[in-house]
Amino acid sequence: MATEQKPASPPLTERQEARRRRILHASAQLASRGGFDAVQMREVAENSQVALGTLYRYFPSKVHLLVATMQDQLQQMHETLRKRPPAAQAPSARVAETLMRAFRALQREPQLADAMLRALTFADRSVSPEVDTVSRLTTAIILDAMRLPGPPTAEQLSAVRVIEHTWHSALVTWLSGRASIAQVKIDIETVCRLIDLTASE
Amino acid sequence: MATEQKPASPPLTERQEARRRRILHASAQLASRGGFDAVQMREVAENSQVALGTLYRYFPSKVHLLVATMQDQLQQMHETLRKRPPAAQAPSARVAETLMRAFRALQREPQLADAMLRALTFADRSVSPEVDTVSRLTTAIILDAMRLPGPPTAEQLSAVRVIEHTWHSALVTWLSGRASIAQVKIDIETVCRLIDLTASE
DNA sequence: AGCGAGTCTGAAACTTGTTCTAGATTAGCG
DNA sequence: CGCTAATCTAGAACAAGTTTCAGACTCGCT
Repeated sequence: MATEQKPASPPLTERQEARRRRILHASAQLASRGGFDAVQMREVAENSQVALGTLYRYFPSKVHLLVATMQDQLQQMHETLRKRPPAAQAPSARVAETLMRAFRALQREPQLADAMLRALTFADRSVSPEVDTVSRLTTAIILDAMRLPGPPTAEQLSAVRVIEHTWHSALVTWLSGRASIAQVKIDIETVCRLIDLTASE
Repeated sequence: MATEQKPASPPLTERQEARRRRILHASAQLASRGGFDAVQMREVAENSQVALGTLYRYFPSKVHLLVATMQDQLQQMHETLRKRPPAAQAPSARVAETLMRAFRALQREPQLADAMLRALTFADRSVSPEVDTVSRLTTAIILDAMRLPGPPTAEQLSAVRVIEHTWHSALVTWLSGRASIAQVKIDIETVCRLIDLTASE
């Protein structure tokens, strides 16, 4: 299995790659300040020194842009986790530890988290491929944390799916102020018990 | 415990109550047709024979309106379920049956479901009270399905929270075309196993 | 160096959510 | 009934996402 790669339609030139980075950087920066609403397309264009039309050529909508931003952040998180993998004994505990670590990272940039997650859950069918990429990245992170000896069973994949659902939804309730940090922790720990369930059967 | 009731700030006159109903009806109707995007505030106002400013007096934003629409629909679902409660033996199976029944109802109006769920997950802090009401309604429906002998334990409440997370998120992935109906069914059944876990400990 | 296709820019226009305003209407009350 | 405050209406105005367009620029190629 090769390292994850996009279809990579036409390979971008260097300047294009640079533009893309500037855009993503500006997006993340504005998001960090004021969350979803603060990421205004005109301002992203200005801050990344790109015309509005160009911005839209690179990212066909605000949601596309923010989902791409999330991909970026997740990728980094994945790297970080690879370097310092979770230490707990049980697979379920390792997954919980991993997610709590990610959660703590998000707490440091709650506005950025807001922007990315709102975009992710608001995305419609036109963003499905990109959202799917985020989903696959998340799955990869969780499976890494489980450190299975072999390929995951169907049951384990189901458990992972449910964990992802809970993860996303719990974050949303936290971001909208309807759940405390402690509550999210409990939810994560609760859902991770599903993993133990699949191990024993 | 009395039947659920809002703070009911100033009691509405009859005509005001009628206006509110017309608005909610127009909202649901437009949503059924074209989903979230088709619910346009100007059109809702027109179809419910109310000025735009009045619409905004009743519902301070599009998201408020759609979340209120969801409250309405959930209320009805709750009634329906009361009349024909789930028949399965195990509590977890009853919950799964209930959610699958609700899911089938949503499948009949996928566009309406889209509008309501997108609004629900997109809602920011200003809509928290209303979203919370939806959450409490959902919790009530699930607890009803469990038919516990006494009040739920903390553990059981956690399981219910996780079920709700999964329920919402699974619906979102279905609506955005990233998961099949069968997949949602599996996810629901998977997460419902958490209930069995809390029963035995 | 010069050409053609594709890309980028700057600016205006369009759409839809939201706010504002001035004037009618209505509800509740003496 | 007649008054007053609150509510409602019609419509303009504003904000931000998205689209469009004419002209300038860049890239890959010969």
